[in-house]
Amino acid sequence: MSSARATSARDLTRNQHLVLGTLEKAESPLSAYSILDQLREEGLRAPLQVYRALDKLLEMGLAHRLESLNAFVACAHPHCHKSGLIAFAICESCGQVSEFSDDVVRQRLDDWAAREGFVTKRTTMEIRGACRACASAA
Amino acid sequence: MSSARATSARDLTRNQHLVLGTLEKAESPLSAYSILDQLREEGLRAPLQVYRALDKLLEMGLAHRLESLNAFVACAHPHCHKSGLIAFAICESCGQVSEFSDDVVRQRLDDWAAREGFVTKRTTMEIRGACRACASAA
DNA sequence: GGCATTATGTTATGACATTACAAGTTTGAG
DNA sequence: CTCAAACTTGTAATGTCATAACATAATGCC
Repeated sequence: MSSARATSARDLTRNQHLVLGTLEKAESPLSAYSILDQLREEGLRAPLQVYRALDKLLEMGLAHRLESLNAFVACAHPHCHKSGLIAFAICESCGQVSEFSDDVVRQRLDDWAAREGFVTKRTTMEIRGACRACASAA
Repeated sequence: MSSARATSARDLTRNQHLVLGTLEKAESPLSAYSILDQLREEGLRAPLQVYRALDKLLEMGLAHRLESLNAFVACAHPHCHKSGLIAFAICESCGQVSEFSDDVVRQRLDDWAAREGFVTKRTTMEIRGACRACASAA
């Protein structure tokens, strides 16, 4: 069932499947520990079980880490792996996260890196604020 | 000497001054705890003393937090507060951090936010990789 | 089978950050 | 001046996030 080199959602280990499922059901980012809490009845007991699953999911692009929250979300577009640069808009009021990408931004950062001789491995971009609904409610 | 409403580097409390000085002397980002360690002889004893100072320094724009490292740096351009969006390029090999800003990127993100009705409070942008020196050495 | 690789489980520990409380200092209104 | 409000500081305890180290089992390959 599960291979040693899973590369798609259909080929996940049990723990990876459980963790991804939890993220997908959630409406906001989840910390590793809250994922763990939700999976105790499934037999998970230690943080490392969650962190290991998350590592693989991040690697496969099925989940993302939000650095400014120390939390994780399922990828909103798990099918199209098009973008090497994903931006997140995080509503600090309701917790919702929007995922988007912008080729112009990516290009500008690539240009900067090229000028500086910087070899980019990974870019994180997180906008914190209030989504439309929460901003108009306030 | 220190007022209740410090707004510039010349008007810092003792702890703020010590913390900022430590960051300025450092060649790489420092965690709050390593700042604390360096300031034990100056009488600092608890993490909170450092975190409180850092909060103020961040507020004043004299220091920045690197979310992907859980660490802090002194602002490289403490004089010109021009940019509302600062990007960081972090070399994972030598630890050096370059601070830059790009008006086109800022504009694109502002446009996105305007379209979505998202009210931006704070944006973090961090590029991880290898600086020119380390990339060519590798 | 025998070996390498990968996944899993468990305990303990390390690293980062905040809560809650107590006490001293500065500021300014009256 | 004097009091009270606002702010800063110190300290201990705790909470939250993440990994190291070790043991075991499953899997793929020759």
